[in-house]
Amino acid sequence: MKKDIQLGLNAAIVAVEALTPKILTVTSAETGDALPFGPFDPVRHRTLEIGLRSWVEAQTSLTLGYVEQLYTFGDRGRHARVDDKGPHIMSVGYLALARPPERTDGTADRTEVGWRDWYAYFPWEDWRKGRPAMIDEAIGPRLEKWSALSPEDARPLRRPERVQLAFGHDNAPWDEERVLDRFELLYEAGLVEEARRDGRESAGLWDPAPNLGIAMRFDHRRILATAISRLRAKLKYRPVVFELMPETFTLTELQHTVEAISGRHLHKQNFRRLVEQGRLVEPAGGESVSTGGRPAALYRFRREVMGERPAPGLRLGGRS
Amino acid sequence: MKKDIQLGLNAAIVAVEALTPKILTVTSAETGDALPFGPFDPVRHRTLEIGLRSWVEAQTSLTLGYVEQLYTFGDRGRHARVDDKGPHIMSVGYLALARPPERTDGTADRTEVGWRDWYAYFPWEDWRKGRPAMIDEAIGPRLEKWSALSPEDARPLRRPERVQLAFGHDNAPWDEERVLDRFELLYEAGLVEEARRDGRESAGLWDPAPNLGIAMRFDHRRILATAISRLRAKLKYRPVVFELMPETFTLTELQHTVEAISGRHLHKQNFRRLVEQGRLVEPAGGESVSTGGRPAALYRFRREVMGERPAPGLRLGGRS
DNA sequence: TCAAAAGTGTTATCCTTACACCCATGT
DNA sequence: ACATGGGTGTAAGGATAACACTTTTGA
Repeated sequence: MKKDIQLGLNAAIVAVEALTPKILTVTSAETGDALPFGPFDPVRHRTLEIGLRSWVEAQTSLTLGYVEQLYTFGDRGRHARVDDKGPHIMSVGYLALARPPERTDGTADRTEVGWRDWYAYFPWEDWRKGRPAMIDEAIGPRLEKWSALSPEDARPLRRPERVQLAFGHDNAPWDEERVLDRFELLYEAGLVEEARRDGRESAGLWDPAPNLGIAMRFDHRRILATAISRLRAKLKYRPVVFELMPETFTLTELQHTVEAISGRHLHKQNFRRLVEQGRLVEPAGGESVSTGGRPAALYRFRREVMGERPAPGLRLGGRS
Repeated sequence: MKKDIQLGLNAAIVAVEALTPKILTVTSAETGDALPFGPFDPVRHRTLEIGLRSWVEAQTSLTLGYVEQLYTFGDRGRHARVDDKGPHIMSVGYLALARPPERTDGTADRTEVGWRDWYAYFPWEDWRKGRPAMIDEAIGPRLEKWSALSPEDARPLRRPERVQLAFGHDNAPWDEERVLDRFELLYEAGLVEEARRDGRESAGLWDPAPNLGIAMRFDHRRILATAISRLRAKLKYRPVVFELMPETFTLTELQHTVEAISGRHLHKQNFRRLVEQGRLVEPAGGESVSTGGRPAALYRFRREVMGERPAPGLRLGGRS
C-alpha cells in the first residue's frame, strides 16, 4: 500500500556583507529561527528549482542567482513528534547565493524575515581569529566523555576517530569542509538543543553546554550545515564567490568574502597569486573610495575562465 | 491547491570486474534498458536510504555497501508523454557500490536483470586506449553544426564554449568528470535517442549519428551519467575504490579498477607512489596466483587512513 | 631464452608556503 | 610624519610528470 507524500522545499540563502556571511532566516516568537520553507506544487511548476525560485521571489522579493540542490530528506520524525497520521512530508534542501542584501522586507504575520550571521548558529566554525576557545573548553571535553561511553560503536568510524577527524584534536588538521560531520557529532552526543528536543537526550549525555549556537526549527540547522559544507568545498573548484560579489570589487574585499565563507584566515600574497594565476579577474579601472589607507584597484570577474579551464576556483591550500 | 506526489527511487549500482566497470540494469524487450527502480513507502521505511536498500536486496539478492544520494528530479515530462492526470512521480537517484558480481538472478517476469559495461551507454567516455575516434568523427562535427545554429544561446555558457569545455576540442584538456555535461549537450543537440523520443527533435538537428551509446528508459541514462561523474570525482578525495575491491588485491588490480572507472590510462609508478604516499594500503602477505608473469604481492585497504587524513583518496593529477 | 607482468631510481618542473619589505593615501 | 591598508620579490620545500631500466616468474 503506497502512501502519498507532500514535498517541501527548504532554501539556505547566503549573502556576504562586509565581513560576515549571512543567511536568510524566518523568525517567530513561538517556533524560533527557521529557514525559508515552501511547498512544492507539481501542477504549477515544472521543476523543483522553478518552484523554489517562484516562492522565494514572492515571499522575499529577492531574485536568486546561483541555486544548487543539496539533499533530499525523507526521515520520518523530522517533524518532531511523529503521529504517523497526516500526510508524509519530505523536503529537498537547496543552497542559493545572493548579492549583498539591501533590506529584505518580511512577510506579514508575526514572523520576521532577516539576514543573520551564520556563525551565530555555528560559532565553532569561525577560525578567522584563530582556533575558537570553545572547542577546547566546551566541546572537546564533552565529546571525549561521549566518545568514551561506547568507543566501539562504529558507524562510519569509531567514535574517537570521528571526533578527532571532525574537530582536529591532537594536532590533526582542521578541515573546514566538515561542517556537517561536526554538527552531526554534536547532535548525536546530545550537545545541541535540537537533540534534546527530538527526544535523544538519553542517547548522549545531556550535559548542558553553554551556547553551542542558536538552535533552529526541525532539522534546518542540519540543512544549513550541509549548505556551508558544500559552499566551502565548491569555492575551491568553481568560481562561485563571484555570485556573492558586486560587479566590481577590490582584491581585499574578495579575500574577505572568501575568508568569511571558509572561516579561515588567508595569506595575502598567496591569495592574490591564486586569483591572478587562475586568471579569475581583470582590472575594471578606477579605484575604490579608500577606507583609511591607500586606495585599492577595482577588478571584475572574468567570465571567460569558465570556458577556458576545467575547474576554475580558488584552490586554497592546507593552512594559512 | 497542493497535489500529492509519489516518490520513486532509482539506483545506479556499480561493480568493477577485471577491466570493465559494470552497472546493474533491468532489460525487457518492450522498454529496453533501465536502472532498477522501486517506489518509496514512507510507512514501511524510516528513511529513503533504508527504503532503497530494502527493495534492492529483495529484488536482486545483493547486499549494498556504500550508498550515496545523487539528485532528486521533479521534472514534469520525465515520463515521456505527459497527461497531467495520474499521480505525480518524482524520483531520487542513488549511487551504490558493490563487490564484483558472482551472478545476479533476475526477477521473474519477462525482464532480465544483469550487469553491463557502462561504456556501452557512454562509448565516448572510455579513453583508456586513447581518444576515442568517434569523438572527432561522429560527435565533433555534429556538435559544431548545432553550436553554429545559435551560438549566442547562453545557458550557463554559450554553445561553442560548452562544447569545447565538455569535449576538449582545440587542445582544451579532457576533464573525465564532466560526464553529465557531455550527455546533456548530446541530448540538447538531439544526438541521442532519448532526445528524439522525448520530442525534442526540432530543438537540435536530428542527424542520426551512428551508435552514440545504448539508450535507456526515461531519464535513466542521465542518472547514470550523474553517477559516473560523482564516482569519478569522489575517487580523488575519498577511498571509495576499495568498496569495489575484494579483501586482498594486487596493486595492478587496483590500478585497473581506477582506470576502468576514470576511463583514463594511468602511469604505473606514479600511481603506485600515490597509493604508497597516501598510505592507503598495507601488505596482506602472500602473492597472487600469477597470470602469466611474475607473481604480485597482495595488499589490503588500510581502514585507519579514514581516521588519519582529512581527504584520503587518489589525487590523480592532470593527464597520463 | 623469451614473453609477460611486477617492481624500482631518478630528474626537471611546477606549485605551495612562508618569509619580509615597499608604496600610496588621509589626517 | 605616521597610521592604515594596498601591493610586491623571492627562495625553500614538496608534490608531479615523465624518463627508462631491473626482476621474477611460466612456457
